[in-house]
This record gives sequence, C-alpha cells and structure tokens, in this order.
Amino acid sequence: SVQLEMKALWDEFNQLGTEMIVTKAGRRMFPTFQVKIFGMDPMADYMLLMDFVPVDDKRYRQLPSPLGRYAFHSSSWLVAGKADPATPGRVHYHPDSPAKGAQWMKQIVSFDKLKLTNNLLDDNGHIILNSMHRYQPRFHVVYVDPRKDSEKYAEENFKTFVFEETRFTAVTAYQNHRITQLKIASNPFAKGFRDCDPEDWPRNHRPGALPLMSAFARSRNPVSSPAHQ
Amino acid sequence: SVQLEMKALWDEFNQLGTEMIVTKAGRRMFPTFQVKIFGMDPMADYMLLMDFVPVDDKRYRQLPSPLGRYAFHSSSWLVAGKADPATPGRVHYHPDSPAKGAQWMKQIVSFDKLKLTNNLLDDNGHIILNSMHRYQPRFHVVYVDPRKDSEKYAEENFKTFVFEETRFTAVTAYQNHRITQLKIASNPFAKGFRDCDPEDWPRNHRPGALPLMSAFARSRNPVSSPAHQ
DNA sequence: TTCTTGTCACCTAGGTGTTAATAT
DNA sequence: ATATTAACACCTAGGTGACAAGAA
Repeated sequence: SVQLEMKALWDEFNQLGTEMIVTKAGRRMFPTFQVKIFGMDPMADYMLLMDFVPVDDKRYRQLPSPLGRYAFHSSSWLVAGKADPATPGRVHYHPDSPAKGAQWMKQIVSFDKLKLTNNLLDDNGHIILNSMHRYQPRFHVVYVDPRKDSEKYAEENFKTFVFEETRFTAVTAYQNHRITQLKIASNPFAKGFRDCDPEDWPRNHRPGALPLMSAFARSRNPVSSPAHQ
Repeated sequence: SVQLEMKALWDEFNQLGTEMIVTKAGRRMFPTFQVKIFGMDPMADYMLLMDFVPVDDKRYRQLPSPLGRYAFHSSSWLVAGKADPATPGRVHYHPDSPAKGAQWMKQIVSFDKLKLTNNLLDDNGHIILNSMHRYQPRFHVVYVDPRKDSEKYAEENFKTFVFEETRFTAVTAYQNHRITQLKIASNPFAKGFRDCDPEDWPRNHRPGALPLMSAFARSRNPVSSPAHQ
C-alpha cells in the first residue's frame, strides 16, 4: 500500500485547481510527488516509476477577463476544443531503481528529479506534456521477477496507484493568481516573493505586493488518504 | 581494470605533499577520487567502496618556522613519534551500490559524497582519520555473487586498487602554503580566493594576496597510469 | 607554540515567480 | 488577445579557505 505525502498541501492546491509550469528546459513539480510505501518484500527488487495520463480529451482556455487586462487571471477555465495530439507517453523511473523493498520502505520516496517540459523534441528524458491540458500523475511499482520467464507474469508483478488530488493543468505561465500565491507561500525556493514573513520584515518588503496566502499554514493535516487503486 | 581520473592533478598535489582537511562535520576530498572502470560483466551486480589505511605508524609535526611566525608554513614534515591509536576502520560504499557492471562502466564513478572527519564519535557514517597522520586511499570492487554459498568465494569476488599518487596527510588546517594555493587554483568552490583570474579582475583583487598557482593549468595530462594492484 | 574549532564572506549549482519581449 | 519564451533578481543548499579565538 502507498500513502501520499503532503496530502494536505495537495488538497489545498487541488481545491483551487492545481497548475504546474512546463518549460523547454524542464520544470520540477510543486508540490513534489512523494510517497510512503508499505508491504513490500524487503529482500526483493522493485522498480518505481511515474507517468502522466490525460484526464480528458479537452484543451483549456482562460476565461476572458472583464477588465481586458492580462494582469489578472480568473480562476475559471473554458473548454477550448479537443485535445492536441497526444504527446510521447514518457515514463520517469525513480533514479534509485532498482532497489530492495527494504530500501524503498525505510524512508519517504521523493520524485524531486522529475521534470515537466512542453518541448516535443526534448532529449533530456523529461516528461513531455501539452500546455493547457489536464493530467493525472500515476505511480507504478514493478516487482523485478527473478524467474526466467518473468515476462509472462508482467500483469501480476505490476501495481498502479492513483491519487486524484495530484491532478493538475499544465501551463507555461500561471493562470490563477491564487495558485501563484499558494506556491509562493509554500515553496521554499519562492521565498523571495513573500511579503508577510514576519522574520524578514520590513527589510524584504516591496510596495504593491499581494498579501501572504497563509491557508497552507492554517490547514496542515497529517492524515493521508489511501490511494484510489 | 581501473583508471584514475584527474591523474595529472593528483600528481601535482602529490609532488607537493597532498593535504586533506578533516573537520568535525566532515569535509570532502579535493581532488575528488574518481575512476573509470573497464572489464566488468555488464549484467552482474557490483558494490564499489573505499577505505583508508595508514601509510606508516608515524605522527607528523610541522617544521618549526625560522621566523617564529604562524603566518607561513614550511613544506617540510618532521616525524613526531608513533601514530595515535588506530581509528575505527570505516568504509564508504558508493551510494549507487549495488549496481550492474554496465551502469558502473558507462560513466566516471565519482566518490564526491565521501567526507573525512576527525570526530571519533561521528555518527554520520563519515571516514574517521587522525589529523597529522598519512593515509592511502584504497578502492575496492566487490562482485555480488548470486550463489547460495557466496561467502566461501569472498576472496575471488573481491578486487582492490591502490593509486599511490592519492596519498595524503590529514590536517585540520593546511600546513604547506603551496598546497593551499593549488587548492584555490583548482577547486571551483575556492574561486573566491583567487586573485589572478583575468575574467574578474581587478574587481576581485584583494591586496596582500599571493599569485595564482597556475601549474595545474600548465601541466594537464589526460593519460592516467594503471593502478598498482 | 602548535593544533583545533567555529564563524564568515565568497563561491558553485540550481530552483522560484516576475517581467518584457516575442510568437501565434 | 492569448500563449510562450528568455533574462533576471532572489532564494535554497552546500562546498571553499581565511581568520580569530580557544585548547592542549
């Protein structure tokens, strides 16, 4: 069985409609997909990997702003037509693969090396996604079968876990300002854009900035839900 | 067979008498111990590890300076007596261990996570060494024998490689100023102490500093010697 | 006096959203 | 008008030797 880490944070993003940046060079996900794993054979070898499947066959489009200004995006999405042709369905193997069950279970497994790109010609092995499309991350565990004819047992040596709260829309720039603010509030690497951190205030204060999105800090919840399998 | 990377740099340090800093928290080696490996079974599993053995049973001592000043260290060492009691003989497994021969051979294997400490009570798994003692790094390759009674074949599944040019004296502060200068000249992380880099000059110039040790740049040599085995 | 420790400025390396310019 | 790109300031994270203070 598998338990999603930082579920409370994922839930908070999911409630607003999670967006993940895709760039030509590749961008990490935030939150990072991390899991705790239980019930493996400690002595057996496993491969851990992720892939991303389209949630629907739609292309999205931002709701036109009544102000006619680019400066503020709404949180509403319009369906803009059928999805673009599917991208090469790449897979990301966790770099520690293969490893023993004991190794995987003894600490949180983090996919922080996984990067998303919109470059169809990417040759860095990153996950290729279409911007303005919705995706569902999937987590797969493959038991490395030591038997000679292991190919015949592929079905039973394979297990997939899906956490619906990790769904997101791929974007090249954030569309929903509340998503931006929650990323700034919760991602350590975006600390430079925070305005209400009491520690470094008013030294870091920049006029005209938006208030801190503190919902994350208020609603932490250590309980994770089981995976929909 | 195994080939030492950056042999020219190691030679240059060795000629001056290599020193490696040891700290309580643990300090990386520079140069980093890196090797290219040939002749493994691509499909077999191997563990790669290093350990450090005393070169002799002596404790060293800096030659007293004729100036009576701490500010300048000589390049000469005196024997100061018998070695201190041996430290716990720890080993450092390369973090990618175990891995297939194909994986190890397809790129340079770098021990850049290895750290040296003088803290006898270290609980970070670092290599514990006595300051003012000389050490010889050793590199070991262990074939992971799939046979049930693999312990009986430990001897033949084990191979050790020694590069004498990687010998060094463990120190808590550099003793030979020429070693300091060569470290500054060749370690990217010490760039802040360089004075003769034409790129950033004179912006970075600090008065009273010593000239750049450019021997490394002058004497690069891509040919590595075979290991003394 | 010699050796060790802790703090520091200055780097490398790379992950953020912002912004202005460009593409579609 | 909307979507994408590239350069940028500002962070995290951590590897350097210098230096002053302390320990032996």
